Amino acid sequence: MKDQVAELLNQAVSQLKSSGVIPEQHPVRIMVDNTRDKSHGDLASNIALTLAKPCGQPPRAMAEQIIAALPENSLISKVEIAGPGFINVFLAGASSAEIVADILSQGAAFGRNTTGQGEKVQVEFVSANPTGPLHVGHGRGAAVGDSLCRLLAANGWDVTREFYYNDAGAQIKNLTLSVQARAKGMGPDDSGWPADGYRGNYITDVANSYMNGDTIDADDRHVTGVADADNFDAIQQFAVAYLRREQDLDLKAFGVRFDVFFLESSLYDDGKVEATVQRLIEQGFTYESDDALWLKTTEFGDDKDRVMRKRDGGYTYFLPDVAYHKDKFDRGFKRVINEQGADHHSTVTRVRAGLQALQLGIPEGYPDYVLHQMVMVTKGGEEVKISKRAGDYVTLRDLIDEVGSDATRYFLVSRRADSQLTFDIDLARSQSNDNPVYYIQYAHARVHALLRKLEQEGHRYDQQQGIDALSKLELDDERALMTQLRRYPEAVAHAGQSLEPAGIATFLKDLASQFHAYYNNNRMLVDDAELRNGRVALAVAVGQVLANGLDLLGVSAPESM
RNA sequence: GCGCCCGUAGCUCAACCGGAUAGAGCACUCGCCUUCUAAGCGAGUGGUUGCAGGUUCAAGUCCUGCCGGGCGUACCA
Repeated sequence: MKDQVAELLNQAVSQLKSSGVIPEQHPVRIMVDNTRDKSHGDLASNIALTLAKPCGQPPRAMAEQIIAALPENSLISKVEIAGPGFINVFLAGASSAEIVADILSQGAAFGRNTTGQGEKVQVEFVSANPTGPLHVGHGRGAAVGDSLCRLLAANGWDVTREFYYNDAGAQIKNLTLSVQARAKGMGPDDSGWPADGYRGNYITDVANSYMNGDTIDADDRHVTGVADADNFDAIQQFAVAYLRREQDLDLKAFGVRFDVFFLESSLYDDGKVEATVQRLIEQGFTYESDDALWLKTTEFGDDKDRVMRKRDGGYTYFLPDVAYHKDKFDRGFKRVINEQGADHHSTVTRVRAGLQALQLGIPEGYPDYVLHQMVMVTKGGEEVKISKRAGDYVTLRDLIDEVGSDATRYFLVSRRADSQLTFDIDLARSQSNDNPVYYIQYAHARVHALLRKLEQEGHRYDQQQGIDALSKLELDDERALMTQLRRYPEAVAHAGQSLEPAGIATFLKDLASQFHAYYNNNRMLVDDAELRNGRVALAVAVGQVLANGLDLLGVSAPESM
């Protein structure tokens, strides 16, 4: 709709160019916005304001000429000049109602677009190391990352979901030592306990399972415990598999899946880490100092150079990170988005600098990042501490068990990633209209309740008659709903482009709110069959859009509650 | 100290990448209510968009400097 109006304006501008009102060479960017105030019509353009100066005319005079040059079109019922020179467009009732027919015919496909043109994009998210259960921060990463994937797919991208983890580094060694200590019956306070060992109770569970000879089936590995407390390698294999399986179960409970699990260790096994070091040395961006090998990241915007190879000969984490992202590029991903906690934001400059130093033609801004800020959890008005110390550790599983997957998802994704988030457990649990998840799901369920009620009352829903009657729906509530429905594809496009799934949550809350208001103020199941079918058709369209939007958030759309 | 993110109603958040009189929900105040499933519905009060400058027809939005909060600032990831 916006595009069509923009095209009409474009034609008017062309005509004014050929008649000399607008300088032929002047570049014109047509912008059509939704209006905030309905007295300003449905759509508005600032075109006259931007053209006033280059054309040497007052904005309102400019607007008059544009309107005069505007081709006739049945979409539009009225055009006005307002304020300093805005051109306000009022859509004809019929064209506004058209959206409902579109929704009903397109169903689940409504709102999707082909912007991505089927190009590959890889989204890396969660990427938790298998050293413990997923916590709320990972949950935010999972909710945002998964929704991002759904959103990109809805915008026509071919999405690959990837989970990267380290199964062999210093932290894994630490994990293995901790499990081994537990397997030998030690506790964190015993003298033989490893220096920075993991103290959580879950370590004991891992050790017991290992000593029981359990078989572990994680998504990407399968291991049986050999029950030998002295076999370090076996314990490591088992512990990693055990914790990976726990994470898989958490992610399944959350409805999040991955296409690829990528091991940091594979980068060493395949020689990719070594090849990356060699390449960096060859390109002349390294130097030795203090028995370590440094990369001149300062040449690419970092505020200090970084160590790649430590004095002890091992590599710092960021080198495999560079090798990993080179590998992504080599796999054909021209676009890569990393969803991570903001506590890792210092890696952004480093990884990008390393990729530039390779001099392989990888674009400067590669990869993209979506960084989410910290999550604070509250219950009973009090902050629940997220600490790794055993006892008061808020795991993702705890949250899902307590408030359900839908509410957890919604709350974690409904705020922009770059602002801090307060997760109110009491609110997420509550089954009232204060709870936005409940409120939106209930709007969807209400549509289906309506259809059931309709049958109970002995009516039959005649969709075609409903569609034909749509132009007769002229109540303010009805027009407002149609306007909101028309904006859904824009919301999908905008959220996809800005990588902000939170926009969908906001949209849905507004739509649900308008639908509830409409439902409360007006009777749907009236005797007049034409009007009844028209209203039900509108309601069904609302239900469809609610379902489509909820799906983008990974939240279910129940038909009854 | 330096870098990144954030600062909008008492609270939780919007505001379609520069547009018109900054919008919702909760809370508060006042009405209505026994209704297709919901103790619900409607209306109202509430703002110098952290502060100070700048850019322009137009700034919550862009630039500069402060103030406040968060996260980083490892030869940890």
